[in-house]
Amino acid sequence: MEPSLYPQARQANILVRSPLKLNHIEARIIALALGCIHSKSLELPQIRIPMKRIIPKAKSGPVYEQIDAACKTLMGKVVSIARTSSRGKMNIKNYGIISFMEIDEGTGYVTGNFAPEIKPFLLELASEYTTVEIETILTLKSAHAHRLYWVLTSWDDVGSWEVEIEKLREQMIGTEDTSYAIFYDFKRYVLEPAIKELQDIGWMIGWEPLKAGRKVSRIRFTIPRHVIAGNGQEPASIDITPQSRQKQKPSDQLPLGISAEMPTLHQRVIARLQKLQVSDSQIRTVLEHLGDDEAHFTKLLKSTHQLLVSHETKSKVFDNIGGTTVNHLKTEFAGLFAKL
DNA sequence: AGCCATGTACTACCGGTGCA
DNA sequence: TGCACCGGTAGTACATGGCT
Repeated sequence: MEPSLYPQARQANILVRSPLKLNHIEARIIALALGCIHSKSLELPQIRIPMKRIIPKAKSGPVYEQIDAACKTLMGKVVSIARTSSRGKMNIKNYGIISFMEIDEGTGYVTGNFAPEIKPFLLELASEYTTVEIETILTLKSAHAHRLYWVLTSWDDVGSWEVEIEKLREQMIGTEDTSYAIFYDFKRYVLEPAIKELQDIGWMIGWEPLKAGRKVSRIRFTIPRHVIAGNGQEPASIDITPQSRQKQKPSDQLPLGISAEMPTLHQRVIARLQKLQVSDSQIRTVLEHLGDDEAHFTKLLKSTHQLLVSHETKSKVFDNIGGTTVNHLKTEFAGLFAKL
């Protein structure tokens, strides 16, 4: 059977929070590889990723060589997971992530296997795990933003996170890398650009430096909760799949076809409208009107972004945010005026 | 098509300044 | 005095365009 790419990727929090340095391409490969795993799967599946999903726009550069180099590096990547026993003794286990990778320029696919030892951190995750939307993470342009996205998502159920500078630096750029030893450089070249990227996609992360004397020793993040549709958490799932997709086989995760970015965009639109307190019947009407037009989904997400930010940060008080949203949609999508 | 020169963007570091 | 902050700069990678 043809392996699928699912819209969400999961891994255990302990793995997410382990120090790991990845470049941008490696981070994309890992996210897409995790997307090959179904949430209910009992065995690690084969990794099978279209090369065009790793580097979507064929730049003039050598795509094949870039992916090849990233695959080779990934096979050598080790995550160190440190645990302290009840007797206070430290135990460090080093795990490889990927055991095999193959790039076939003919089929245009990268295939491979996860290292078997990593299985407990990727499968049968009952608790203490992090789920991200692959489409969202693939929009991030820098490797630092990828890492921060994973790490902060692992804390978003708590709402805030305080971390020592050195620990954060290790989580974002690894333990062996000695660069960005100066806090201000770490801040201006790593932290601030990464946070800005997350804010640009609508996740309004806040952060403040905490000083010990004059030195910034820790950082406190305030982390608005993600809404990931279909993972059993809010928002409640409602069946408002456009008719053209209703024949799709139901499952916990909708398989993402190679070209099918729609299900996730579709889910994001539902989540967005639910956040803005639009009623289910109105959401159905909107979705029926939008049909399968990806440009319309994107337009809706972009045009309601500021509304959501104002609402969530309470920078503007809305008597009826749902009504405001509906009125906004009527002006953005002329055809909705008579329907809503 | 392949090579080369040039421009641009990014990374990483250094040294000076001002503040507590 | 030690720190954050800031501007400058060297090194590197990549993109672009002209030439053969």
